[in-house]
Amino acid sequence: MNSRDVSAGRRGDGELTEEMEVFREFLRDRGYRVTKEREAIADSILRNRDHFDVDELYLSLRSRLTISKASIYRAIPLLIESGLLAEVYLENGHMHYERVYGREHHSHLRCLKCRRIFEFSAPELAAVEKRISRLEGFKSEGHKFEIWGVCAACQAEKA
Amino acid sequence: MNSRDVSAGRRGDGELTEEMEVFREFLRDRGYRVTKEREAIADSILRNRDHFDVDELYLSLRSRLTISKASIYRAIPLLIESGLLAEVYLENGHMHYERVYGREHHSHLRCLKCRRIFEFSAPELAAVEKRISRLEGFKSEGHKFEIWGVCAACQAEKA
DNA sequence: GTATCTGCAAACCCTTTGCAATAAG
DNA sequence: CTTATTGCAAAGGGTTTGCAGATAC
Repeated sequence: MNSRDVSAGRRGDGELTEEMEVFREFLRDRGYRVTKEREAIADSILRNRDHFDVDELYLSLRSRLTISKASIYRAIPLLIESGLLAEVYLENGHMHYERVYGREHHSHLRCLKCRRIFEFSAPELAAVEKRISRLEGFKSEGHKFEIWGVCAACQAEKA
Repeated sequence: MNSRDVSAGRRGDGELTEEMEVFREFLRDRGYRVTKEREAIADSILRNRDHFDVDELYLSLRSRLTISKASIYRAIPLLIESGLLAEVYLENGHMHYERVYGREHHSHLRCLKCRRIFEFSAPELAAVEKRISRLEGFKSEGHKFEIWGVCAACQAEKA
């Protein structure tokens, strides 16, 4: 298998100055304030697993400091606009996010049995985005591609 | 522009016996009952605009008969399983659906300015689905592709 | 110093669910 | 007849919001 089960991805404790600076600059440019809450949220996103939901983020932050979910919900649009974060999919009635800054653009395979998400890259997709946009006179800003089905491991299991 | 603004699509008053029969058979096969509520919901979906949300469907049905939203919410999974309906996107905190039975598979362009959705077909996508699935040992059952940006009309408008 | 941001709790809103009455098979 | 389905109203659950106090700049 060439794709990656994203539930595994997690970063070490190295420096994240570059990414954090991107976020701080974004805030300053907009006239927003650089608060310790916003920095803690950004830091957590940059360090933690690639895919997560608000609750996971909240619990992870809560183990280190006092923060409210409201602040997380209010920070998410900023993180998305700054290019650090993206919505990836809705599951069980709530949104799941992924860190995007500094990562290669990729798409997702969703297993309907075990619910796991796998990532893959398909260069053709950028070409489709470009071709269709040109054809339609559309100024494109991004795309999303998802395949659903049954993963190799789940197929192997005896029913 | 080759794509279609789906807010326009609407069907006439012709016969829908084939599609309705597909749904009735689906219900019977599963041991579910063919009720007048389920038929009215399916009929409305088959006749109305291609894209809609639960409220639009509810109001459209309510103008002709007495029905509860609960019945609509309970019918939706059946309509999806039967192949008449698909979830297309989440907007303003609620799901939007589209009729799929008898329609060619297509993808969506979403204009971030006017919020309109346009449809297009890109045959390469089926090839990507197939290629990646083979590569990953995945048994695929479908895919979704979306491009977002600014449509031609909105670009033309002076800022 | 002043406007933004935070935490809290309440409000929101879409969706789901329990229940008694109704209707399909 | 028997059991699934319906309508209603209440509950659920993720997300948003009003407000008073705290804090960035």
